[in-house]
Amino acid sequence: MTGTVAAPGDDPLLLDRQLCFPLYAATNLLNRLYGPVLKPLGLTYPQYLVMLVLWEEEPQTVGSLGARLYLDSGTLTPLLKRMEAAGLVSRTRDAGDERRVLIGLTERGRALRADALHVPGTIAGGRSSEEIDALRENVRQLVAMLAAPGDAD
Amino acid sequence: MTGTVAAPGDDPLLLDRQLCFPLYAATNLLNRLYGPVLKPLGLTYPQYLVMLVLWEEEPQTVGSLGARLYLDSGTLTPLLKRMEAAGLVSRTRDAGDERRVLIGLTERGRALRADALHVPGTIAGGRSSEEIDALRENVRQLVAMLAAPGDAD
DNA sequence: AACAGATATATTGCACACAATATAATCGCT
DNA sequence: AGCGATTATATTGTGTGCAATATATCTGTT
Repeated sequence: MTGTVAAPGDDPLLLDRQLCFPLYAATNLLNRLYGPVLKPLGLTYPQYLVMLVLWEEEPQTVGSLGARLYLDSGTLTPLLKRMEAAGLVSRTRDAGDERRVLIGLTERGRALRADALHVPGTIAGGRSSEEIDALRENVRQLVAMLAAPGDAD
Repeated sequence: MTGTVAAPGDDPLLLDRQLCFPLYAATNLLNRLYGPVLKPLGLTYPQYLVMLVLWEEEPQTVGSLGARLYLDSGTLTPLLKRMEAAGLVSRTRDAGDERRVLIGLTERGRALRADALHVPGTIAGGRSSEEIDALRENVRQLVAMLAAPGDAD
């Protein structure tokens, strides 16, 4: 008497009841938003994130970049090779531990920082910083939730 | 006296100051979380989203699926062809408007719903529903922000 | 009826993202 | 010193995502 499959209020499979769909949609929109802003810099969004990490500290291993960005070598290795080909980073084996690859910035990579300074402001547009701070904090909580081990054991 | 490039409190390029990085990281973690749960069903996460939409209403055009999921034909066409090859959906030209392609469910696609009922609970694990509701609402606000036209004009 | 513009989907090319696996170097234990 | 286990990165294969473009169909106007 309530419908084909379940009472609407109880149906766990409604798109609008999913926790993760808004997250998924927001990230796709995000990429579309950053794309045109980063294109003049010759960066994609994940490449921009790598640059942010390297502008903070350099050099770093592939593994430490991955730990910071939650990415593994399967994603980072080809990405870093493209950035090396673009002349933004250097990749050299660590002489002290030949398993490691040290990622450093080239002069061009360091200089690009000045061109990137406007990016956060451009993306934020005219939004209030309180609103942005609140949203950031909430999304960060979600990251902590999803990153927690023993999630769905 | 404050650092190489900017006073830490003012630097807009610190990774931890980015609004969008937690979102990006959360979505990657999300995919890793859903992957093993959906694999027994033969679905990827975006394919699961398509199924959620079709289980609500069917058939739908490629365009209406895309409007709901914020995806375009460049993403959906190959995805739907894979789902057709897997025997989950049907793709037929709309007789009334030959530009359109109607996506419907096969019997197997309809039957899969029963196997998917446990997915939301499995993903949620033991989390409180209040916490999840709050996070969902906040992420939805962010979607609205990012989807707003004239964002960074 | 014809035609310009709009609409709906498909195709191409590029760049992620991840699971699974492979390879090479280092470490720990004896 | 030798050797199995661990660690760090690379490779392979599949599946998205998106911009740009192409193709086919439809709509409104004349």
